[in-house]
Amino acid sequence: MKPITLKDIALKLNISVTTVSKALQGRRDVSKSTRQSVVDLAEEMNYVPNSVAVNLRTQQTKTIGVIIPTVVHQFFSKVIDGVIEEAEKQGYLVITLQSNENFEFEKKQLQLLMQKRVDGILISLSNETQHCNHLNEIIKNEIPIVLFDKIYKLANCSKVYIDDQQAAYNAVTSLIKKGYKRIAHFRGSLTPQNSIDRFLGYKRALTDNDIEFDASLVYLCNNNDDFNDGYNNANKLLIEQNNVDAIFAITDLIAVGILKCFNEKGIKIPKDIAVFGFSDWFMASVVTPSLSSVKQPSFEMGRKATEILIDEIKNLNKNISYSFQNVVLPTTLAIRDSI
Amino acid sequence: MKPITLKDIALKLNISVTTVSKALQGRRDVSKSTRQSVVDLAEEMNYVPNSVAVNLRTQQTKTIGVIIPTVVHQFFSKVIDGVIEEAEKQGYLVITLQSNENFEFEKKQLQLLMQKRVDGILISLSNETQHCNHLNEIIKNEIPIVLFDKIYKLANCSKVYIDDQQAAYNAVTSLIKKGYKRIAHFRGSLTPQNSIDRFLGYKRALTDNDIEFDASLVYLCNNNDDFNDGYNNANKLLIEQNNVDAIFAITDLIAVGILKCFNEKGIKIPKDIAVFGFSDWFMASVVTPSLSSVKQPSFEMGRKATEILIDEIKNLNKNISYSFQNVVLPTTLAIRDSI
DNA sequence: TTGTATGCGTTATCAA
DNA sequence: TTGATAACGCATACAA
Repeated sequence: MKPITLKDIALKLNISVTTVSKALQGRRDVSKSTRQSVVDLAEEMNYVPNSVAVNLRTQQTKTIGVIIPTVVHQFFSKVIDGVIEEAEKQGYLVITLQSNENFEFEKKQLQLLMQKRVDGILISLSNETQHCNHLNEIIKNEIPIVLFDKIYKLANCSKVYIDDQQAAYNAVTSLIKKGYKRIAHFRGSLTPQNSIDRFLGYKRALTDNDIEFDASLVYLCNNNDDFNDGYNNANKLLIEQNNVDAIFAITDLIAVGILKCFNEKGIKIPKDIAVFGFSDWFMASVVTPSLSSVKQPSFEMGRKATEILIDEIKNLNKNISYSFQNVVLPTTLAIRDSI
Repeated sequence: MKPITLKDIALKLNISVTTVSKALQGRRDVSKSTRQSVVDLAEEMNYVPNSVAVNLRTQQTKTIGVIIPTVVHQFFSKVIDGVIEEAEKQGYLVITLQSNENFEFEKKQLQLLMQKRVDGILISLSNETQHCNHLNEIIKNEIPIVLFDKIYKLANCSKVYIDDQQAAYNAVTSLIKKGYKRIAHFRGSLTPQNSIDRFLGYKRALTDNDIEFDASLVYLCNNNDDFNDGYNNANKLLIEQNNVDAIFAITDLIAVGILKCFNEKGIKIPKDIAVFGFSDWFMASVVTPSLSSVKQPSFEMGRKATEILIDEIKNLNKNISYSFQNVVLPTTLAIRDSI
């Protein structure tokens, strides 16, 4: 059964398509009686407006695109939740794409979204991404774009993120205040901004507390497999170091990998070595011992980024100029048994 | 800057839009030289085809919609992963919507997808859903639809799911084989098919092994808050029962809630009481003790459902008739320290 | 209050 | 090999 169109309704009622269109839009330059009969017939015939036609005509799709590294990730799925909820509230649909932490993929996905003529784009950059030429392409085409989480600071658009450096600083400081002195850091890849910032926060917390930074205490986790990276590096650390009393891990998954290693080896947490995570996934509260972690507002990040994006879309449509926003969301510490 | 159109290219080259269109489609009823110049200019002008116009003209959107209860859920995010991957491979985009376990919402989301003229729909039913009139509406409009995971058996469409009853049977049987005799069941809501099936599997495993079914050992978890449902019911069970030696929980989250309760109360797992979960979330392998669970193929479920859906879309386009598929995916048991 | 004409950007038919 | 024309379904400026 082919979908009913305005034409079908017009034909049956012996009026013009225009009038049907107007009636359905509830405008009052159409008599109450015809409006009613149109609405009734549309209902009866199960008329469903064709968004594609509307989109072509109105030049907007009421759809936004989101690109994230991966959906199977508690942080990002919560972000998506926030995005979908806010988008829906404002009548927008959401197309989700993954970059798989791959720059070429990320570029391709942006291209797809442009073709699809989405009204705006949300993106959290892949770890590989080291410039924003591909974003500039979008910006040049006047498609609003908002960066979140993994941002590129120089990009010429709005951004929603957390103060990674400060969050890491707070976490490490809390370790120091508890008396830990020789604190290792399990860091992420070298290029992503938040990996760098968390490392810098770690370093600054040390120096601010007169603890000398020791590069040999920094372990690199960059295999896109946090849990095993944490597990393996924990093993390595046990061999290489003998007086580390705490570890600040850049993600909860890495921290949980560390926990597993230590639990297996009979290392007592936090007595022998304390562990601090980052992101506060649900898991953190149910592992043994429960994991201290930095709480970051994932749902709110998605929601806020979407709100800003849709604002920009609306401004653009109304030809109102706007300036880009830099929203820094607050983080807190969830202190649990692992420290 | 407004997007470049075929017309812009045609104008510059002083040829017709038709020819430009043909050239870009790589057809050979256009001379090699003009084809080349068109392609070159398109490249130079950064031409991006307008999908909306293409969609209107070709009457297909190359987009599919997915409706799931919630995205913040490891099982569903893995399903989505499978969906996106398969869809992408076949050149389709994915719009994700959530029903929030609410029937009215589910209906509304279906309506939205119809408006959007998606080529097909994937859906995992909400717990509230108890009939498929809303699905029939879609089917009547000849939009292919594939049910997965939370299916409605009588629906007239393809389905991809697991044999919940058998999976539960296997899990409970493995408990019995280990010597557990008084096995409680933490079940889900009363209406969803997989909640019913898992319960039936539990029951059948008991009777097949000459263990009398005791309704007082069945605890209901239906507050859409599995972790706390598990935690609270575990507390309740400790008060009400004194010789239960194992619990089969309908989800890992419920099982982890049980673990937390028992760990707090000093109940030894599995010595005092064994616990078996369902779904095998990542979490299961890192909690203490590690949780035995039923592994179900989430990614593959999404991938397979998408494959079937797109097949049906293609058949429909070619006017080839097809019959609905019932794909039952295999499950296995992940046996760990909790039993 | 109603309807005619036009166009959104593309593809497809068919004649030149 | 090329292009004029129509059509996809809808919304809007404007005329009646």
